[in-house]
Amino acid sequence: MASTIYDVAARAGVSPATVSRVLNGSAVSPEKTARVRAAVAELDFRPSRTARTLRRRSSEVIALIIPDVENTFFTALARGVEDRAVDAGYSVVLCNTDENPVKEDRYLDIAVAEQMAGVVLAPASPQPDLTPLTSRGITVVLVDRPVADPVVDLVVLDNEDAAARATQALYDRGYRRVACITGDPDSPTAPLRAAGWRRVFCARSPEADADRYLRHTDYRPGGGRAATASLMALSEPPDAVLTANNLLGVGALSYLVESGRRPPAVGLAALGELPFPSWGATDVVIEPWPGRLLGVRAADLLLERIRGDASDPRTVVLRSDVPCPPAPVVR
Amino acid sequence: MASTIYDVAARAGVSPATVSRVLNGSAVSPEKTARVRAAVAELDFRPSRTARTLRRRSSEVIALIIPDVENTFFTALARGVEDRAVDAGYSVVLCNTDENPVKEDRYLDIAVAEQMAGVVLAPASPQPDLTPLTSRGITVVLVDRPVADPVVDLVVLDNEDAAARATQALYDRGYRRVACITGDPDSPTAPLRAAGWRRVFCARSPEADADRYLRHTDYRPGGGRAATASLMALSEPPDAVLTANNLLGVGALSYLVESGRRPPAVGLAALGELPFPSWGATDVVIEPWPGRLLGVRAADLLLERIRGDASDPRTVVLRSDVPCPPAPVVR
DNA sequence: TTGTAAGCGTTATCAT
DNA sequence: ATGATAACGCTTACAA
Repeated sequence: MASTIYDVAARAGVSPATVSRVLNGSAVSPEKTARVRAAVAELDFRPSRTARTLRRRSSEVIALIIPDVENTFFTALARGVEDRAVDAGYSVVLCNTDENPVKEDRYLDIAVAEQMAGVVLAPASPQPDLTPLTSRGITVVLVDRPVADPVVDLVVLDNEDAAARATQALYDRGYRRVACITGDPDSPTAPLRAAGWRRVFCARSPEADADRYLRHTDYRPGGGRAATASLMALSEPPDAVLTANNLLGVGALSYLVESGRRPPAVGLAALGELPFPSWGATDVVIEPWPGRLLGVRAADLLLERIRGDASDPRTVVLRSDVPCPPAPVVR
Repeated sequence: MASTIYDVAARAGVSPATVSRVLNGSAVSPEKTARVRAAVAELDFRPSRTARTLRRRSSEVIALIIPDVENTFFTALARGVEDRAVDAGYSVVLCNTDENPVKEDRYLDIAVAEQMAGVVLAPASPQPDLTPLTSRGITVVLVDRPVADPVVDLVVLDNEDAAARATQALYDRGYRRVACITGDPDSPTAPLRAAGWRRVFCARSPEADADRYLRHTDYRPGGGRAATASLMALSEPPDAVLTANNLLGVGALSYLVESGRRPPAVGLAALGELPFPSWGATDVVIEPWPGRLLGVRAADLLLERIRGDASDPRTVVLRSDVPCPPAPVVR
């Protein structure tokens, strides 16, 4: 059933090379082109990408490896990558590591074994080993999470700036003391977000001790809830809270609502959209956290590299408030 | 940099065939096996899956094509498929169609071109054309959405039964008139769910006209909200509502809460977990909607077929209340 | 412009 | 148990 370019060639009365040329857009006479196309249609011929990959030593597939498919930030990122990659003729496969470095390694191995053209990696590991990929010519771009000494391109949001702006927004609404709940100190982003908050806090609440108004916890609702409770139990509690990601915001909101301090009674700002529905929250300051933008930029960078750009590794820091190119319409 | 089995063979002082045998677990003498393994390690050799796929005419990759990566039901399904497939030595790539038949077709094409071992498809199209796959020996299993005349295996949940049970649960809690909000009539599942509801409604509220208490809308929160409002505006409004999926439940809940009829004042049941957090809802009857189970069963079926089972296509209808095998621990 | 033929890196057949 | 060798289906020099 499965036909090859030899079958097509025979049917069209040309050589296999000519069939290949038609398929790949090289110069072939109109009449032979037509004969080949007809034969392709009659046989319902689909070229084997496997053979092409073997011969070309690189496939047209890009792996996007993310830690959590259920997080809307990463699915938005996936959309961004996919839109750009598909436009450029690549397909994207999505791999979910579940924040597990073992699974991450497995997917990196697969990328090598399948000779993929490139990998966009939102690392679960603090220092992923990329040499098996780079030494084999597989382009890698890191996204979302800064790593210490990236040997490849890196695209991140400006964590510090975003946190500072969200904090500022709360002060601008008239709150006097804005606390901060951020991620674990060993997470790559938590200290950056805390630093942005601290800068504004020290300027606007110079009388207070910043460390008393800062909490570290895991980036999940439970942590946000507990940290909010602990902040509200202070002798001089804050009158507003910045949560350094969306899930922390959910936890903080749940505590505030249940303890009768629903915003704006106590101010709340979050980095990233809260999952729908969040107790019908309207008075929460949302700092956009544009996953799609990140994906688009990462894909663009990856494609440039694949096309041969060999300049030094770049680190791109995106501000979270710039607009993102729209999604293309499919066909 | 990239080495081949010839390099390994030379280094180990054996033939390429022997290297291949070691890699694939055929019988090779212990000493040669050791030499080959050593050479593999020294060269950091990774066999080319591309070449293997070309030679074997089938890869070890399974495509999972779903309409919405942002829906937790489908991500749960993905987990189920992945767990089983990875156990069996396959990798899974996730493809998101966005409910768009054009994108669906594109991914089906890719599955052919990459000679994938199999496809698990949750169809966006009412009648996906599978012949390009089946005619080339690519196994396909459909999941979640029944299609009219499946020529391949199909795994679905028992929509009617689940709706009936959830409705029953509301009556058992003492409600007297349970309305139903389901999906668009042309969706493959909405009429089934409505039928389950109707069976119980007619038995328990024989005095009422079922059609007055049934609403069709799209499976999204906005639709659920509007439909709930319309039901509550009836001269004899229902005292409870069954929503035929989780997002309709969110919409219904938002309307009830805001109009001061938060459950249990008005009863509410939903098929599937409500997205977290849903206004701290506790008094909502949740009928489980086990995506992971569906994925596990679909993958098992697919793997059986790939291993050569050629019996007639089967349709498996799963009850939504049976337990699901647990997720494996990674390594 | 077109055809011939040599790979790409495996696996599998057939000897030995 | 091991080795030589012919595919697998395509791309691409190189020739014509």
